[in-house]
Amino acid sequence: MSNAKALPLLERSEAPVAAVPCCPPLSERPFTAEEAERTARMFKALGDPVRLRLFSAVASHEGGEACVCDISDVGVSQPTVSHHLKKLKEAGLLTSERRGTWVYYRVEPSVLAAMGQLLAVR
Amino acid sequence: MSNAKALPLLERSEAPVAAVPCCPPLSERPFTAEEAERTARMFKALGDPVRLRLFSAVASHEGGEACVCDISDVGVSQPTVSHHLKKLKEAGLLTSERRGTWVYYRVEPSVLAAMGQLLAVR
DNA sequence: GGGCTAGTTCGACATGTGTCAACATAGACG
DNA sequence: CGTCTATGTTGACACATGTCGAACTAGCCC
Repeated sequence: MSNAKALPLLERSEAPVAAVPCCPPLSERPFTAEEAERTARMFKALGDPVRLRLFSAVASHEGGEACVCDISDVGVSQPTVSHHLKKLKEAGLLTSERRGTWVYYRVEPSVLAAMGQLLAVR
Repeated sequence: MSNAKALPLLERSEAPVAAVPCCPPLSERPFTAEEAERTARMFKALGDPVRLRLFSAVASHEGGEACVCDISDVGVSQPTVSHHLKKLKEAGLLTSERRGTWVYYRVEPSVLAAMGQLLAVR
């Protein structure tokens, strides 16, 4: 049956919610409730200016990855930066990896491509 | 009454917030605060499941437009549907036109294309 | 070990957002 | 005119979210 309805405690931890091939283009047919729920999470993650700047900073950084210290100059406190990076990670848009003292974030290219597909004009 | 009061005065009177020349791809360079502010509005508009369903319903409807009565079966009350359609309109994603008793909404294709550009992979 | 730097988590707070019922408005139609 | 149908607006309320400072954890180096 549908397992998507009641995810146990995943939202609280750091598991990416939406991993892969999500949905058809928005203009192909009306979204179902479940599709909308899943897709909205990704759009919502990019629906905050600070998160958008962080995401753009990571995406445009050389090598497609950036240390937090490289991108944390977005006008909010450091805990807030951390909070937003976590949100982006939970939405499946970023992944993170610790290397020594620093933590590096990189974009999940498949998800980016999937979102591009969503907006394809029919 | 004047629509969207909170809009900056960049564009003409009832023009949508984000006209065509919005922003470069997210991965081209880090977004400025202003770019992020403007772009986040569009993503935010699609960051709600109900709005996403409404938008998808309009976008996939024949002729690229739909009357409210055609799309209001999304599990929320009628005032809520109206509220979300207003939000989508304020974000520049939809336009509306009254024809007789009914109000028709249609997608703003240029904005959709602009969002697609944003997500283009470098 | 002890201090130092990089990042995350916690607790609290103010603001924003989605929702509905009730009311209001706009056109069609008799 | 009055009424019916289709939408929009208002007011209220619960809940989600963005933000910060303080406390915490992880790794490096003397």
